[in-house]
Amino acid sequence: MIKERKNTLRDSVFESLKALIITGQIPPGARVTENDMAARLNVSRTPVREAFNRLERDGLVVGRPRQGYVVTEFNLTMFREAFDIREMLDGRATELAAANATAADKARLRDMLAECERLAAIPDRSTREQFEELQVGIDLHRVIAEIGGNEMLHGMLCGILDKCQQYVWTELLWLDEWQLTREEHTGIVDAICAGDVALAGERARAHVRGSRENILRLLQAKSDYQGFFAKAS
Amino acid sequence: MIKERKNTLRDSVFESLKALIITGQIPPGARVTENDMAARLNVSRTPVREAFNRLERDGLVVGRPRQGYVVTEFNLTMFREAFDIREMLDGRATELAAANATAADKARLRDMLAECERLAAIPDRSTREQFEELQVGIDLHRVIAEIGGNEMLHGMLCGILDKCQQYVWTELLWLDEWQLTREEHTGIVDAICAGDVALAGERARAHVRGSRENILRLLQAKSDYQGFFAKAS
DNA sequence: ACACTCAAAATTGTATACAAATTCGCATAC
DNA sequence: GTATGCGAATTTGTATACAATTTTGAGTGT
Repeated sequence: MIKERKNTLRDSVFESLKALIITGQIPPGARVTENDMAARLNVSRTPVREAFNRLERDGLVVGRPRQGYVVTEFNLTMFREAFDIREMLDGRATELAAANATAADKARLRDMLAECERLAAIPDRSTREQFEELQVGIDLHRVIAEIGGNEMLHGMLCGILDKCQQYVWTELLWLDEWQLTREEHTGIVDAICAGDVALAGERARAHVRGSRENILRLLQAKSDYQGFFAKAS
Repeated sequence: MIKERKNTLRDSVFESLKALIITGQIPPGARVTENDMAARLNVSRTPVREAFNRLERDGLVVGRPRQGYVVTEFNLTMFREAFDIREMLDGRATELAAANATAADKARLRDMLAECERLAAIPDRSTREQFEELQVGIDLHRVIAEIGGNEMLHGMLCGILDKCQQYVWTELLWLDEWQLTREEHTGIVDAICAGDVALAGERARAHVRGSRENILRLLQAKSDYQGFFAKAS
């Protein structure tokens, strides 16, 4: 049995499955069964079942009684809903961060920005390095929410960011927009470090709005939404 | 084995436990064990475990590995966090409802208001009837979010409302504020029926702010917060 | 009277056995 | 060739047995 670093197998399985889904290694629409996962992770069905329950609660998989589970597929409606909420949550979390950030917090955010810049400056970088920059960019929002101090808000935002991360890792979109994303992230962190609550919040909201429009615009470019979204059956 | 009306025992147990907790029949701080619940509901531990998992995910119970579960206790921090989020979510949901409500939706809201008025007009009403009015008043917000059409937002708001409902059912506070609550609810529904998006949203946010101040003020009236909140150990 | 030790009890974590339901494929009839 | 029906295989739902850990409490020594 796998003993990664968590206390219980349930948590290990949950984290493993979540990572597999968010990174697109198990794509949206893919069917996942308890037995397969149990065999793959070398554990019994029990912890796998409990992990599936939590994943379903987080909206990463959908399951119908006695019919198995399927990795949640993307659709336009879900994106509009998620980004509408994320604009509020991310904006508020960033306001709180601007109000509460300590010197150490600010240094941490600066470090993450520097890491993004470093990864961006690598010539002819690999896909792995591109993924790393995406990861750090999304983690930046998680850390900002953590700094904000509202744990409930932090948890909710992380749930939505999981879905966003699943999307960018699966589709690897807006490759030409990374420069803009870095600039917006820098602007948000600048406002937080300056303690400008209103500016930080508004920049965060504008950033989320921009991401939403960017994604929706790219989706529009696809001629057939159904064909684009349906990854499997 | 109990076969209420759900397909699976897990769902039945989850709903039963959730109801017991939200209505204060199992008070905050109370210890809950899998065996007790399994015996109480006449099922095995397996569906009870899965229900506990979901309850923990929803923040209604907290559990530590191999130490059992405890019904989540109230504290000031949690209230500030929850109401800060609820103000955003409820405000947005109400805006969406004002934009999307059909004639049938509006009639449904009116009916709920009328039910509140009917229950309020009963002279020397029983505790049961008071609870009913509280229930309908909180359900009003759930229905408004449902009408808004953003399912994700609806689900998130329901989670927070569960905690609010647990609180009022457990403590039965602000008995003298019910008249004000009814007036605010009426104002919100009026704005929704008029299709005034901005007004509906602002009234909803003001209503949540008022509820928060009301609760915090009552908490201040208690001399010892710790003694007030700690219901059991 | 107090502190310490150790064993027993209680409780959750995991594995496995069995039941119920759904799905899929093959055979058969038309 | 197509449709239909039935049965095997697959998959989840539930129950139970066992393992691991924590808690509890009695007993003992000082």
